[in-house]
Amino acid sequence: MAEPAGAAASPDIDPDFEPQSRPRSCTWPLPRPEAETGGAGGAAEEGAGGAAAGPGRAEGARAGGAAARKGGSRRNAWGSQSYAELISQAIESAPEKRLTLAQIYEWMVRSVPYFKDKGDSNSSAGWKNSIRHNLSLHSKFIKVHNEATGKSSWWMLNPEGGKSGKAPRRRAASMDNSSKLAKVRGKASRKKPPLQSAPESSADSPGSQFPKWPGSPSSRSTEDSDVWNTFRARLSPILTEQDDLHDEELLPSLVYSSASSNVPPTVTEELELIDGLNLMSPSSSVLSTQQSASSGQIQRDSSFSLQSPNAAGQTFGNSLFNPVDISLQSSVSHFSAPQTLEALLTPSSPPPRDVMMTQVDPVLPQTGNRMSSRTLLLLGGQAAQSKMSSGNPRGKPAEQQAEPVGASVLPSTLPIVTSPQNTASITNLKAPVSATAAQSVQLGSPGLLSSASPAPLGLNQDRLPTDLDIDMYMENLECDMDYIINSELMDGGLDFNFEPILPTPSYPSTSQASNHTWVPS
DNA sequence: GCTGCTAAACATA
DNA sequence: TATGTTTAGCAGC
Repeated sequence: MAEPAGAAASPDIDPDFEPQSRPRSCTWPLPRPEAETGGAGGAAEEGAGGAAAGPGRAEGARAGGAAARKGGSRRNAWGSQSYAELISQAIESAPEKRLTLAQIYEWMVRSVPYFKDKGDSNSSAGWKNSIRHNLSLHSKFIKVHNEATGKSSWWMLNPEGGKSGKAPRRRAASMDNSSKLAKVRGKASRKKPPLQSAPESSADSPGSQFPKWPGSPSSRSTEDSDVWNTFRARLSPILTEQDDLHDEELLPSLVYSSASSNVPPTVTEELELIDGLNLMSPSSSVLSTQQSASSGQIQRDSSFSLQSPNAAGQTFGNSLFNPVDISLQSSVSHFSAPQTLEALLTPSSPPPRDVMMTQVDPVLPQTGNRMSSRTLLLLGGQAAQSKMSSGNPRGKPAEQQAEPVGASVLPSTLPIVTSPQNTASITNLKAPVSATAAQSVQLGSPGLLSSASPAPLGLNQDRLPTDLDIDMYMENLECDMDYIINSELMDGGLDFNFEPILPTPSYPSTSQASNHTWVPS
């Protein structure tokens, strides 16, 4: 299971450790059981006697662990470290500070004498279960989608340290409130009610439509709606406050998720729209860059793969906006490509939100970790669309949903594009917009841009210098924003008719609008 | 009561 | 089957 990637990591773990020659202190910076050094090497033996999947149950393990502990500071058969600590060490020992579950297993077997002879399937069930349990339980561990192997996720240490590294969510009793946020980090409960036939989930049928993101609307069960509401309630008005997203592991989790290209387009789209971190929809980019709206073929924007989990993991804060920058790239291409208008007119083409996103995005690199009120405004609209998206009859295949989303979310905006004068209007908008967007790309993440597929950028790249003056860029931005708002809204061009959700059309001028749109379906 | 370990049920790919 | 998540019971502190 340890694919190449895994193998890559292991060498680093392995070389350092020599179970035989190095009883137990091995490489890890453990608070080693100095007390009972004697037990050090003996951990294996005595451990073998009792713990883990040992005699029966916890009692057995207890017995083993307790017995071991009596010798000194050892709490477990393998030493004084908890599973969580061992896992942490395993991860830290990896060159990239991340390991797959299998690699963690491997590390345990290699590095912890006690587990050395417990690698086989029979005797490993118990402790492996505990490993998994701990990984899921502790917020100090974050799961990063592993697109490289396409299988097991990477497990990393929470850059925020998982705080004290203590378990954030405890038993059911303490799960009520405190765990809600913890759940939000992407581990929202997926548990189904015992006999819930889940009509919704059947409607959801492809219910697994958003399998990778437990917190996604479609994946949450009704009983999670409160959590979800809370989440959304927080996000909607707080989209501008990235800081808030930092609590728990929400941020890194989302970042990782965004960075993942394995997430189905619609998932990514919804996820990113919701979390407000990445306003870009891969599907949109696909359509725009490849002009394959009809084919529906999903071609991952190559730029997405640029943000490896690792990269993201090392720049949690800043990389947050990389996806946005990347998305801009697509948006830019969307506008710069001659045929893109055609794409816009195509029912299956990405909704005009790209326009908005393009307007929004440039702010991001400029504002650093904070979005302007304008961004908020636009995000509100974005959120609305997101909501609409999630409000669509679930259970529709992603391919299908992607299309209606665009068509139904902003039913009145598309016509704008189609009408001659509005087309002209849009056309007028396109130039500055694409320029600013492109600039933002440049400003936001030149590295990404340069390494991203240049093809889609084509026109803009030819037109734009590689490094633009930020002031100029901002001026354009301000100008465009006003222009857009004034011209489009004042002459009634934009009719944000959120009919499906909002009985009364409302202009998404503030977070209020976005709040409305977060109404759970 | 908190923490940690273990087992197990359940879900998903 | 592997991976993840969650719940529950138990024991030590």
